[in-house]
Amino acid sequence: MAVETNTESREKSLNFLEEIIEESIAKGEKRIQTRFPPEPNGYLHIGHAKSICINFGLAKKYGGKCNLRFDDTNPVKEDVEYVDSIKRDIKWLGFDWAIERYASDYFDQLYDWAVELIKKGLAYVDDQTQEQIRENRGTVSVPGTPSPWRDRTPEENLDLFVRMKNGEFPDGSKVLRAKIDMAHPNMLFRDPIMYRIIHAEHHRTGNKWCIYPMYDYAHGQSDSIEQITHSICTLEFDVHRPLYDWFIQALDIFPSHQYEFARLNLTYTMMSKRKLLKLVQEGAVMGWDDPRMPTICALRRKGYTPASVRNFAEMVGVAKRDNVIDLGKLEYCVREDLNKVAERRMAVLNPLKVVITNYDEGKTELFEAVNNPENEAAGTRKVPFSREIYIERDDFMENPPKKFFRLQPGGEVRLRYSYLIKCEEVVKDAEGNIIELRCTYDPMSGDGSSSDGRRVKGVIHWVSVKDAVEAEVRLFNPLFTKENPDDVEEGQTWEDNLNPDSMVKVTGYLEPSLLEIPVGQAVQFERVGYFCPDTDTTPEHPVFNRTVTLKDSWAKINK
RNA sequence: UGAGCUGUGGUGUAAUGGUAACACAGCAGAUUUUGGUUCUGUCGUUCCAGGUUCGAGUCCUGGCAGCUCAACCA
Repeated sequence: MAVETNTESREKSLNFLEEIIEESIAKGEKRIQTRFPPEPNGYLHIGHAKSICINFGLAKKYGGKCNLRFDDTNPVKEDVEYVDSIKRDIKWLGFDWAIERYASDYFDQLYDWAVELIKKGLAYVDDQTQEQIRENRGTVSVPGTPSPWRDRTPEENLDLFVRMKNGEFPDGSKVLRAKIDMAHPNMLFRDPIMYRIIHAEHHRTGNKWCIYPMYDYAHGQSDSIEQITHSICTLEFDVHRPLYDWFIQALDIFPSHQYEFARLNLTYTMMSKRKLLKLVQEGAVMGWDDPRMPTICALRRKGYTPASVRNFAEMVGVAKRDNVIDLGKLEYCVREDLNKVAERRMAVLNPLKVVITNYDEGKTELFEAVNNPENEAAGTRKVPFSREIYIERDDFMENPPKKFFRLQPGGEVRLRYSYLIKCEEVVKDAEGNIIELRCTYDPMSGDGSSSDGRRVKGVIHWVSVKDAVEAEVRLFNPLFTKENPDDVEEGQTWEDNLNPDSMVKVTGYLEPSLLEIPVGQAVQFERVGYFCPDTDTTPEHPVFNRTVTLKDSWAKINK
């Protein structure tokens, strides 16, 4: 008799975008085409990483393609600095685009289409001031009032629009508007602006144009030109979708369709480009790639791996509900990856000197240490041991609480990869501060055993004083003190929630082999956390960043 | 309060009319030369009120709550 088993792996459930794509494939769609459309006006952050993973991931999963398109319709905000960084970040994440395009590549086509809409009587040139346009738009509960210029003839509109393009009018004096419905319940339909006059140099088209299309007039058509089948964006654009469809229908061009998902939010940080830019400009951080920033380049500099970020994007899922992801989940993802791939080293960040009184002065031994217990292929290395070593101050307590396994007066611990030592004497300065420990070692214990078979619970890391390499170590903490940085008291701003201890610099004493680690590659400082050499590092002045701490269940018990 | 979107543990995401599941976090324990890793156990949830149905997180009706939209930003 056949016994039904549940062991076969259950098919992973689809997210709503995958369902939409599978439905369209079922209806006969032969080709899946997505696109990632950043505006080059800032650096990409972890929220963009989610979008990148979705757009490129969906294309890959369904055998389609994903374009990279820069939404560069506003020359005063955009710069090549940003396009370069965006391309670098996407590649670092492990994705490659089918083709690279710019909305500005389509300026001619967009202009021709605008002329077409004018001729159809669907667009007009408005001479109202910005203030008048705003006032006449009405509000969510009050209909707008039509512009006095709304009924110009197509001939007159065409003449004016051509002259706008030719630079006859100053910035702000005229706009081209779609003629839809000034009383429409969707505010976006109250004669949306298609073109505005901006006499500014564009990073790609130079001074060819002085009129630039608005997002709503450019985005859908750009998708259409590239024959995007699934135009995926974040939720706040959902009210734009009817307008997106309106232009495509009015122009009778390839019908791309827009779908929206909820953007990513993370506790203790923020994704607002405007606010991040402010932090950079005001020097609150070292730059866009300051490891405290939520940007992709910052995560890279901090020691995050592309796989960990991709896995994070996968783990948070895709849906339409507003969400705030616990920062701990991102940290879980790096730890999970780094645990497998990062080599282990020893480093002491808050040193306490230990003199091993029964060990020969001037003698050095090399102990073999495993590079990565999770990966035997990573091999081993030699770590120098001598009479004077540094241990972590936290690994000694004169009056320890219960369950403290580390060093204490008269107590014994294992030095990782090395001997058992016993604390014989605590040396203090005039103020009573502990400045040194005097210990003895068990000469029979170097191979992991002990002279009489006794077992010792505590294992601590250490570094030989005379062999230690000094380095600046930067300990990063959340950028903000509140889960939601925008949660402010009366009279305060989000900047008052900046964490004054978001970066703590200390001097670390490192095992010498740490000097060989390349910039950006994370290693585990055993029992402490994951760290990588910073871009500021030099042979004379090594600098390490803390990527993330190790989980620390003792810290919890001890609290 | 006009329109649109969304409501499932502490946080995310599933369940597509049929036992509310998975991950993170938390708690307890086992293993461990990292108080790491790994393993085991455990906690706890369908916004509310009606209705349809043998059966509702899912369908219907009505509420309530949150978010988005009134830039010549994207």
